[in-house]
Amino acid sequence: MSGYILVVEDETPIREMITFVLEQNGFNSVEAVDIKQAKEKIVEPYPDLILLDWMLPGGSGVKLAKELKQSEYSRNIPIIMLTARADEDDKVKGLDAGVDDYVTKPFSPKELIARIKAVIRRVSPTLLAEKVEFHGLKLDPVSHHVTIDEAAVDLGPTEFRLLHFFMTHTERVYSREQLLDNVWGTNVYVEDRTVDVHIRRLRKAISGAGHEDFIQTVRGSGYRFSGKSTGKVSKIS
Amino acid sequence: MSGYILVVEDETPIREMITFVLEQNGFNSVEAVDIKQAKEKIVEPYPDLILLDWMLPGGSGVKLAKELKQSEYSRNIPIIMLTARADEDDKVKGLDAGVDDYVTKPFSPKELIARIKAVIRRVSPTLLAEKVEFHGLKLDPVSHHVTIDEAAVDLGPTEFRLLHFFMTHTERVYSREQLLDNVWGTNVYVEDRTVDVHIRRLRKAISGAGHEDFIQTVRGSGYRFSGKSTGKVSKIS
DNA sequence: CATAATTGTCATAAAAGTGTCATTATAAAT
DNA sequence: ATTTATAATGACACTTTTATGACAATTATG
Repeated sequence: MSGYILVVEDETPIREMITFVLEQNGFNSVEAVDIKQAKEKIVEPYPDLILLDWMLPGGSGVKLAKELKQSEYSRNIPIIMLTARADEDDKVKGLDAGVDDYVTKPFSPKELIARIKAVIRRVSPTLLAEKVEFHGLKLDPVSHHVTIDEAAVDLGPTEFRLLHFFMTHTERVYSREQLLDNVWGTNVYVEDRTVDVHIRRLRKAISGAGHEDFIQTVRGSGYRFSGKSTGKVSKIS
Repeated sequence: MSGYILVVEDETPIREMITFVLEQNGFNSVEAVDIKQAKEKIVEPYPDLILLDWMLPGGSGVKLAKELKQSEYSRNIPIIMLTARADEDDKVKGLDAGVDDYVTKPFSPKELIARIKAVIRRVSPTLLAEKVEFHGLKLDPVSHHVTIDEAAVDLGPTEFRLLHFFMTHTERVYSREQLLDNVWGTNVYVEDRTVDVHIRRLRKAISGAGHEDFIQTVRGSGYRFSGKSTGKVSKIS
């Protein structure tokens, strides 16, 4: 994802935690520890979103938010405020400042990402959907188009998501449980073995030029999406 | 690898943040929100490490730590405490309880992982999902890929674990019993001689460029994984 | 509303991996 | 050089794990 997110937070551990979560979710991030730095780093790269701590040294975060929202240059950058207290009062002030959303500390990665995506989806949905490519296999999240060397591949929704996940998480073994969590969603009561079936469907769908070999079975552990060969011979019926 | 970390933390956002970081770093995690749950989830799977919040509902974390360190069953599980305040007093109490290390909230992913790895490295380095390399032989626990000079090697689960153990414990003789404990797991009723067979299988799998010589037989004692030659001539059929 | 797609589950087949044992090979000791 | 203990090996039965095809239920789609 080419999306740049500016993280303005003075507490280093928290800032690093945030950037870690962001990067794991495909965002790029730029860090700023105070308002001064934030103003510098707003120029290059031009951020697609700003995560702004409520309490900042050298001036409050709201003040900065208000400023950004008033400037022609930065008016369009969505801002999500990070607030320690779930204070109603804060939110009012923030809304006043034209802030787009809030996340209350502490927050889970899921919540943070969900809110960021929600905001981005409103503003520039294309950011969330970067095309992925892997050894001639192309996937476009926007159009839901998948091609192998320009030839269209037909996938069901679940296979599509599974493939998308794999293509963005290669060279790593995932257990069936992890795949269910990541592709089906957390807290889904679906049989582990169901994954096998979808793996087969996906393999069949992308088979042809040997691409089915990308999805590799790691006995006892799960599945892996990899460009490296395994020494085994595949056969899809 | 199968490294399981039990996270005992009542605040859901923080707990999820922790498990997210853990999983992204190749650890599996099990969550517990209070002491009661923690005690239940300590049984299966048997955790390799426990992250324990200082403040917990229904009894303090230190108390649990002390308990765990006193029980024969759980004595060997390393514990890292999560404490909100960098209070010297807390640390003293914790050390008293036999805790292995501390992480002060809020913490960065880097710090958390670093401390976890430091502790695990002391106890069972095999759990660390780090790539290992030994004279052209490479093993990646995350992807489960094993290669000899870039050529893929196909291993069964047990051979994989055995090789991983050897590669993280080189230049030292292990008895069959020790190997069973470390690779198969404690309390396994398996014939000693079974190790021989797996040794052969592993040797065969990594043979080719003389790599089978890494696994050396020490008559009367067991086996050793070593880069130094023995002067003997190997022959794998 | 009818038809087509998609999905989750099963039952069954097919693989792959495992532990033992009997036999042969080796090394150490007498 | 024998004897004796220990290890290597191949075979094999058995277990565990995966692949697959079929099916019913559910959800889109026209």
